[in-house]
Amino acid sequence: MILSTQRNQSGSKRKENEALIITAAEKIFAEMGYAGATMQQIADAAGLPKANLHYYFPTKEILYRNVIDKIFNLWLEAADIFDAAEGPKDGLSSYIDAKLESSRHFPNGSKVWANEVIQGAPIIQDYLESKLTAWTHSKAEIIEIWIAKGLMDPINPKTLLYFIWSATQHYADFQHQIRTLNNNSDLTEAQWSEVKEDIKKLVLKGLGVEHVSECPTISDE
Amino acid sequence: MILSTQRNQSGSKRKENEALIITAAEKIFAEMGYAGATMQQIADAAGLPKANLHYYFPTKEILYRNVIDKIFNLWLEAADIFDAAEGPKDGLSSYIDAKLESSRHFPNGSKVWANEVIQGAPIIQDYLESKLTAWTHSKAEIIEIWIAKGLMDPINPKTLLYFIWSATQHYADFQHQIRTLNNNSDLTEAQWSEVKEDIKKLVLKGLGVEHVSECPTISDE
DNA sequence: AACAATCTTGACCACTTGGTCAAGAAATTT
DNA sequence: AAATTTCTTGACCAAGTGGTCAAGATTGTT
Repeated sequence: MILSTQRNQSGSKRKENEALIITAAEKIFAEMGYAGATMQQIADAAGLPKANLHYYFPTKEILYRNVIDKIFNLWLEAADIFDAAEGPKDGLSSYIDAKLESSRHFPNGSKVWANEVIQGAPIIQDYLESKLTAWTHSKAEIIEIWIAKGLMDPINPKTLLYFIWSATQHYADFQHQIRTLNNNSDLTEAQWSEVKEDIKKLVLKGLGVEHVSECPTISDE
Repeated sequence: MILSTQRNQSGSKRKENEALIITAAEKIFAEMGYAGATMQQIADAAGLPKANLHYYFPTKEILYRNVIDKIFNLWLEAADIFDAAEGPKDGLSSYIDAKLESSRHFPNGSKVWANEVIQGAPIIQDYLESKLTAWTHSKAEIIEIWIAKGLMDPINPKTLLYFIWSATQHYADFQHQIRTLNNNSDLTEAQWSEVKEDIKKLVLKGLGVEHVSECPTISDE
């Protein structure tokens, strides 16, 4: 009792409500886009009066940037797997798994991001130019090394990254279309497993990673 | 002179202006989303006063549906290649080429579609349920046949279609992100070629279509 | 208990938006 | 050339938007 009260002092209620609002905002922004979303809708989704939102987040844009911030950090985390991996088979598999899980369980973040980028990233351009660029280069280097070691076929690393991003994020961003083409039902557990396997199989085999045949390691390049 | 005047009689001016407006609208809807786009912006892009837009398209939603209509018909056309193909190697290659060309030269349509689907297709749900469903099933059948004939590895046909859609449309929808990650430059002719080759190679090899030699060619790029 | 800081909220406002309208300009038809 | 249809456009409006504000409620501190 006392402890929880203690803990509630200065800042705790703020964080609680901020998290509540951000979650609500993420959903509404995903469904309506930035311009289409209204502060009133977000307030309703959060169960708070609109004026209260403006107490915690002075403007719509500031709220939006907070949503993006959360999303982007999750994106970055999903890729730690990548660095820890020994080789492409391990690394790409895990990364595809992680991204698909994220698309399945947290599609809203991906949708907000997609909406924003499609519209030319008017608000998050700085993210693209700083964090995302750095992130991409670091992953590209890893892929280059794998290629150089002959662990996979040569391919432009960025093309490969885009390939994985698009294939996995598609299941979040186009969730509605996929659902419609699946007799208006969400994918079942079994279907998700099948998708995961199919995509991994296709990518790995496509990159010559499954040391299927006998091909000697090509160490050059 | 006379001929052109003659030709301009009844209906021609209407079609001219409708096309002009639709093109402008496609661009603005792609950049701003449905809610974010204003009739005034579209009017400016078309070089017409706003009231004139409402003369040809009574409401914003009707204009939007006309834009979608145009986009969707292009989508359908791109897939005729598919039906004419003899096998997966030919069919998938051509389809990937066509989709990438479309992403390169007409990204706006893809963006409008993506924006709409991400937001749950509030306006074009009927398209998804009728035309797109039928289209998808017919293509899936073709793929099933190819698999049954042993021309390619087994895979869920829809998963493959989503795969191709996502990989190719990504270059339209995420054009801005790709540009940013490419030193703020659009992809060059050479880069586009590389992307095309990489994607086709990955997909075909991933599906076991290229009965390649047994070792990936080292010399090509 | 008194005080201070934080939080809550209905009412309000300036501004933008989709859409209307009526008066007139062009173009077609008779 | 008169009549009729089609097109053009500035001015306007009702509705909805992000954001403000001041009065009060709650909570924490001395």
